[in-house]
Amino acid sequence: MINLRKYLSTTFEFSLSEIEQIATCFAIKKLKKKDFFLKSGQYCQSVAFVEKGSFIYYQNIEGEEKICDFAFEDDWVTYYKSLLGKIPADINIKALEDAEIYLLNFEKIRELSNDIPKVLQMRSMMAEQYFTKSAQRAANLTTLDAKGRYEALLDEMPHIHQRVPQYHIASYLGIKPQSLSRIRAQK
Amino acid sequence: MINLRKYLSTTFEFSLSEIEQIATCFAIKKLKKKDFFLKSGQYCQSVAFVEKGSFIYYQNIEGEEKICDFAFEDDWVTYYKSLLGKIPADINIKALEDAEIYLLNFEKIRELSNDIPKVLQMRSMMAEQYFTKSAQRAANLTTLDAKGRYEALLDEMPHIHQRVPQYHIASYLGIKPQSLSRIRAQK
DNA sequence: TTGATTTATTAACATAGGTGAATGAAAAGG
DNA sequence: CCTTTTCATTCACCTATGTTAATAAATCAA
Repeated sequence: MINLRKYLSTTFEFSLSEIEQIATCFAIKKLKKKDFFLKSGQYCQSVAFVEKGSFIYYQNIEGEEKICDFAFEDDWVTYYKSLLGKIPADINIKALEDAEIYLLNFEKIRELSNDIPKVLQMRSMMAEQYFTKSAQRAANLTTLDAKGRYEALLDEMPHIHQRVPQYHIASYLGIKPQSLSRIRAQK
Repeated sequence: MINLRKYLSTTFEFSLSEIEQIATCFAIKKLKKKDFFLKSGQYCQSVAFVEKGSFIYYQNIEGEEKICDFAFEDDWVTYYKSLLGKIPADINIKALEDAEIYLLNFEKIRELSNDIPKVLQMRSMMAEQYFTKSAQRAANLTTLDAKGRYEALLDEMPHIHQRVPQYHIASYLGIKPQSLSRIRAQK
C-alpha cells in the first residue's frame, strides 16, 4: 500500500489517522497478466487504485480489440457507466502485466464520505479526471492528425512504449499498426 | 417548467410534492440566440435543464469553432470539468436558438440530495450520461468512417438538421463541411 | 424588398492513412 | 534450448477525406 498511502498523503493531504481509516476500507487484489478487472456483461461495483501494473480498457468490435484507455500506477480503475448506472459493462478492463490493486466498494465510498468530508473532494477528482480524459481523447481525434495524436500521447505517457505493445497504442490512436510504424519511421 | 416537471415525473417518478420542492430550487433563465451559458475562462457553477432551445459546446482552436457536443430540450447542460474541479472552463457553451433553461446551483443539489435521496439517482444519471456521451463519441471516431458517424448521429438525433447548421454537424463529426456535403450527396 | 453576408454544394486535385502481403525480430511455451 | 506464435517493419497500391476555388442558395440586416 506504499503508493496508495503516498498518493492519499501528497495529492489530498489526508492526515495519517485519516489515511489509516481510509486504508482499512480497501481490499487488496492481485491479478496476473491477462486477468480481468472487469468483463463485458459484468457489473462494475468498485473503484480500484493501481498500486502496481497496467491495464487496458477495450471493446471487442468485429473481432478486433479497440483500446479506449490505459491505466498505470497511481491511476484509478473503474467503469462509471456500469458503476453509476448499475448496468452491465459493455467494455473489458484487462491487466497487461501482473498487477496489484486496492478495491474500494462503491457503498464504502459513501460511508467514508460521511466520516471524512475531504473524501468528497477525492471522489470529485476521480470523476473529473475520468470525464476529462475521454473528452480530451475525442477532441484530439477531431483536431489532430495521427502523428499529432501520437505525440500528444507520448507527451502524456512518455513510458508507454515500455509498458504497452505497439498495436495497442495504434488502436488507442485510432490507426492501424502499420500506420504507427510509418509515423515512427519518418521522425 | 412544463418539460422539467414532466421529466422529473416520468424519468425518476418523483412524487408531486417532491417535484414542487425540487422545482423551487431552480432559477429560470432566458437566453437569446448566441448568448452564452458558459464562456471559456468562467467558472461553471450550476447544471441547467433545457426547457426550450438548443446549445453547442465548442472550443476555439486555430480560429475554428470545434464542436464537441449539442444539447436540446430535456437535456442537462453543464461542464463537469469546471463544475467538479472548480477550475475555469476551457470550452464555450452557446445558445443556438432562443432558449429557456432552469439553473440548479451545485450546492443546492447537495442540499436537495439530503432531503430527497432519490435526487442522488438523478445526479448519477446526469454524470453517467455525460461521461457515456463523450466515450461513445471517441469510440465512434476510432471505429467508424465519416459516413458511419453521420448515420449514427442521425440515428441518435434525427431532427438535428432542423436545429443545427450543417457546418456545425460536420465539425462535431470531425470532418469538413465539404466532406459532409459529399457524404449526403452519395446516398 | 434589396443588397450583403453566411452557408451549402460541386469539382479537380492532393495527401494521410488503410490494405494486403512479405520479411524479420521478438516473445512465448514447451 | 528449439519451435511456434506474435509483433513490428516495409512496400506498393488504394481510398477516404482534405484543400482550394467557383457558384448557388439561404439567411440576415437595413
